[in-house]
Amino acid sequence: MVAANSINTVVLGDEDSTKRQQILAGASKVFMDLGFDGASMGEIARAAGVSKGTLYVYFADKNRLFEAIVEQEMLDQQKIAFNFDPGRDVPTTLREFGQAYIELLCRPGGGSAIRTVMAIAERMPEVGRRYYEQSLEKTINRFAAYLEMHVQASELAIPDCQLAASQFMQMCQASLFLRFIFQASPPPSSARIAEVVESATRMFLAAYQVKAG
Amino acid sequence: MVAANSINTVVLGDEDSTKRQQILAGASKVFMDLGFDGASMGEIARAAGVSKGTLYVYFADKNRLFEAIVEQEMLDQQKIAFNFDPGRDVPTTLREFGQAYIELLCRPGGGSAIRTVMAIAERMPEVGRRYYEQSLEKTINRFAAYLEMHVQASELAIPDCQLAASQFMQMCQASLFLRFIFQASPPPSSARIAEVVESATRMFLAAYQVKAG
Amino acid sequence: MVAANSINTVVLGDEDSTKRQQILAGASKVFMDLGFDGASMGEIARAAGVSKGTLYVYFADKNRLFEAIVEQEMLDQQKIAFNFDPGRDVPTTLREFGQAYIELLCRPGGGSAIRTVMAIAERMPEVGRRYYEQSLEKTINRFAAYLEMHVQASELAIPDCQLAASQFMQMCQASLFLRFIFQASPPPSSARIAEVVESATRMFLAAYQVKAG
Amino acid sequence: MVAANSINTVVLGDEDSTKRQQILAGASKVFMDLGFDGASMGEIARAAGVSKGTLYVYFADKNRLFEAIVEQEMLDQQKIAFNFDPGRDVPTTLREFGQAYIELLCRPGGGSAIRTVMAIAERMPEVGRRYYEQSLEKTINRFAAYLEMHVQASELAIPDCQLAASQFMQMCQASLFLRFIFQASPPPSSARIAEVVESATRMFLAAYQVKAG
DNA sequence: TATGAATGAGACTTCATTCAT
DNA sequence: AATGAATGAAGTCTCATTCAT
Repeated sequence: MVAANSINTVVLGDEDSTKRQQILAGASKVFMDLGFDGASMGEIARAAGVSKGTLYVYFADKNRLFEAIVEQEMLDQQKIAFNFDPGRDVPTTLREFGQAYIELLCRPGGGSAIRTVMAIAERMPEVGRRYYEQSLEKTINRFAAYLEMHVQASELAIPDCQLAASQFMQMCQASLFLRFIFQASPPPSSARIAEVVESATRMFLAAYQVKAG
Repeated sequence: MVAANSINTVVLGDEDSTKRQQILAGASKVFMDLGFDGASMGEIARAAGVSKGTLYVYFADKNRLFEAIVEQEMLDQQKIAFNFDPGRDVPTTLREFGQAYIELLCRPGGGSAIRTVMAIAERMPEVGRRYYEQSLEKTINRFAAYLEMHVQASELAIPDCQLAASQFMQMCQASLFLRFIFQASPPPSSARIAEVVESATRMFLAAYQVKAG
Repeated sequence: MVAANSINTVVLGDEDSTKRQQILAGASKVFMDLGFDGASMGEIARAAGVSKGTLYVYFADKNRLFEAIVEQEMLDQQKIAFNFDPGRDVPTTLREFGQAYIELLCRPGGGSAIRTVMAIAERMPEVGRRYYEQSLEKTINRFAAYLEMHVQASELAIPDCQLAASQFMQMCQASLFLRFIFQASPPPSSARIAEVVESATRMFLAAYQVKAG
Repeated sequence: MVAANSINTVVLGDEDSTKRQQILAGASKVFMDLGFDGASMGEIARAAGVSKGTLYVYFADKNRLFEAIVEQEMLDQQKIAFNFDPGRDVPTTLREFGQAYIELLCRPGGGSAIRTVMAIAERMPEVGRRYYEQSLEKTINRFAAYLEMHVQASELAIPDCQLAASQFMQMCQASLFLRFIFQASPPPSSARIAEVVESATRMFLAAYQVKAG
């Protein structure tokens, strides 16, 4: 628990120093598990394997540390590239995106960031807003852009692609995500997710697909 | 300055004494506004107009008080009777239910219970589970029952009414509820809600309505 | 250490409750001995024989507690009535007042309030100002009023009684108070004080007394 | 970003190295502005333009650094040579010394050393004692020596020159220094100082000047 | 010598809970 | 039943000091 540092070949002044990363990792776990208020700086220090004082070397206070966690969470989520290759056919894209999206959301810990940020959004509106815009909305936008292309190609007839994107994503969650996040069910199986996504896909196509011929 | 209460010869001992109701009312406001951790027993006592000590006469500790609040919140929400009169035609029912449901969710303070319970669900799984089952799921079930009747009447063709109910409710939230609860937008206007609900209604009917003829 | 309270026949809501007095007494000692920053709330609690939490029941924070101490110190000092009976002859009044004043200032702990308040005056200017005006200046004013009467009676010729009062009080300190407060000497003996006061008195009379005849 | 110092081949080891002076300068400002407890080693390091670690290369701990500051302050004050040229006539010398002395004491920051040392004198009696003896007392002694000469010359009749010197210096402060240091007034104007010094001078001469003829 | 990352003790403060009345 | 005074554990944050480089 101490040895880890001996390799520490000092890259000081580094924006993403080892210690900083270490702290972010530990803090992320604790914040996501216990929420902003439930997480104590002592607990975070222990989880990160550093002293309490060290936390304050890297982050001005608990709020700032939390904001950094959320920021990092957003970056991590933006790295998750769903396959919106314009060349793929729409049904396949919907099915695969839907599946991947819900698997992500309902994996253990998958809803933690959403839950944690949502919980604090009333007291820290900026954090809530940024998180929504950078995380959830970005995905909606990418998906909407994909749909737009297929509207241009006359394969889909969608009056409002943003809304349609959001509708699909919401439908995919039906009966799964809320149950999961409220701890009313264990994470759903991939098979169950596939069923729900399949249903959503059909509804989406029934509503928006241009009839052939 | 002390005597005021000595006359207080109200009949006590009944389950839902005045004091108990008073406490629940005050605590509800404070818990919903500040979250479980953000709410202090002192603040609650002040909001309820009783002394801190009195809180402990009626509730063993903060957790129990919170559980009672959530329980009451569930009862309150169950009293909200959406109009699922089996005789009404489906499109109208969908539109009116969708509108009422989202208005409720997105009114100021409307997401507070959901937010607050969701936030604590990881630490208090039982509370989360019960809240989901008694609140959200009950609405889904009532709505599903309505749909089921119209399936029986061969107006709708729905393989899984629970799922369909959930799908509709999720779609109605599209682009509205998450933006609202993450403080990314002010509460949506009734007109905007109507548009989104209308779109959801059409998708629902396109997918599940038995074609006439 | 606990028994003291059993007699405590509850005088609640009392501005000057026993506990409050107890705290002020303990805090006064600690603040005066160690200064504002040197005094810790823990130490104060111990000195007062109450828990740390109790301090915050009576005083919002450390600053407010300190201000209350200073306020009380001012009240205590205002109770010290030097004998400015207008009927007494001037030389006697000067000698007795000078002696009493310096004895007070140079008794063990006599300079503590002055030292402590002076030390914090840059960071808490209001406290410094009030202390000066309510403590030191009040004495100057009373003394000046006495002098003014004897000016009216043509016994003294003083162009500025305020200044004259201050001059006398300053002179009485000569070689005594600064040495004492800087810990350069033990408290001066009454005999030594008498000498210095005698000298100050003569200078004062030499300058301001109306020559007989 | 690290290399900058490696060229630094300045000759080290001399008692008053550049760095040491640099530290003393920075520390002096911070200690005088914030007091012993209010000053933090970090702030001092920043003010001195060195790292926190370096402070400990030159000074064993915060106390020792503070003592060094006070020591230096004393040296600086001893350099302030008031004009006690034995040849100058007494009234002029009194007026000019008095004016210069009070201007010094009441200039912005002028009371800082006195205030800071006085504040800590109870906890660090040695520091207080040394400061008094080396700073204030030295000035008294020089002034007393001047007076002594004029006693020898039969221009003044003073039984105790030390006391007389102190009396004059105290009188010059009358109504000015305490008001200033307790933040009860802004620094007095030169004109006001001149008035008070003039009054002190007259009293001094009235008491101690040998009557001509 | 000089650095600055790291520490841990301790400061102020809050708050859930208890208890005598 | 109701109070509110009192508590002490625990939380956030600061800071003098150390140490590897």
